[in-house]
Amino acid sequence: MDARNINKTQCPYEKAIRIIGNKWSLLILKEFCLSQKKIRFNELLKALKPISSKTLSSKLKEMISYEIIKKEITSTMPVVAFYSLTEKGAELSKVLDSMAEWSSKWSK
Amino acid sequence: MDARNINKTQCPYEKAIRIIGNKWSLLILKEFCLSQKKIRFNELLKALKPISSKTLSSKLKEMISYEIIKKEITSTMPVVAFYSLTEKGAELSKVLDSMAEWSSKWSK
DNA sequence: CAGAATCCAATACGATACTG
DNA sequence: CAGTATCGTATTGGATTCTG
Repeated sequence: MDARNINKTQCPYEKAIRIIGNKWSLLILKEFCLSQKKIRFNELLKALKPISSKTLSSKLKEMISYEIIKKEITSTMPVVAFYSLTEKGAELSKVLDSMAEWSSKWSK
Repeated sequence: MDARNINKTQCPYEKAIRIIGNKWSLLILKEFCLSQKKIRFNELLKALKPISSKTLSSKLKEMISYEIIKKEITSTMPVVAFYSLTEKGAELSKVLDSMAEWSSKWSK
């Protein structure tokens, strides 16, 4: 049920669940959907606290490999990097929004 | 970021992510959304293979505590139990469907 | 600044066996 | 049938330190 087996299912539900069906991917996605702009590594680190740099780093790589997020390096000395949603990633805002709508409706 | 801290955030995105933002909850939900009927424990076990009975059992309890799923026992000798979505849980089909729609569109 | 490396703790999860 | 109990493994992820 890990990433390497992602192509073993044809079910679109399972595919999506395997890609974004975990806490950190969804929380990272939420930051991008709400801010609607490019975000730097350390900004994400703060916004998502208590995430560790190790977790953030590996999650971003994973999401880049799924082409949900893209990375741009705008300077190398010092290093300045920006992360943002791809078109594919931006369309996940529908998923996030329906989640938020649901919990708004049902939270007591 | 665990279930006990669920009330520490007002953000509806985070609330929803904490409740359903994990692999098994979403996969269990998928089974109910697609079948649209009451399902028995052992049926879920087969459908969700390779889930273990321990994991399924604890996930179902968790989802019942969130009032996403309800349980009915229709006989006690032998024990016959059925699980199904509550109204609150049924409304998560929108989330699942938008996930499936997304992955259908973007899978190569 | 943006990460990688290392180490360690916590949790999730599966296999198997057992029970009312 | 519908679980629970126990055990062991695997994965997740935090804290800290370090680097180009």
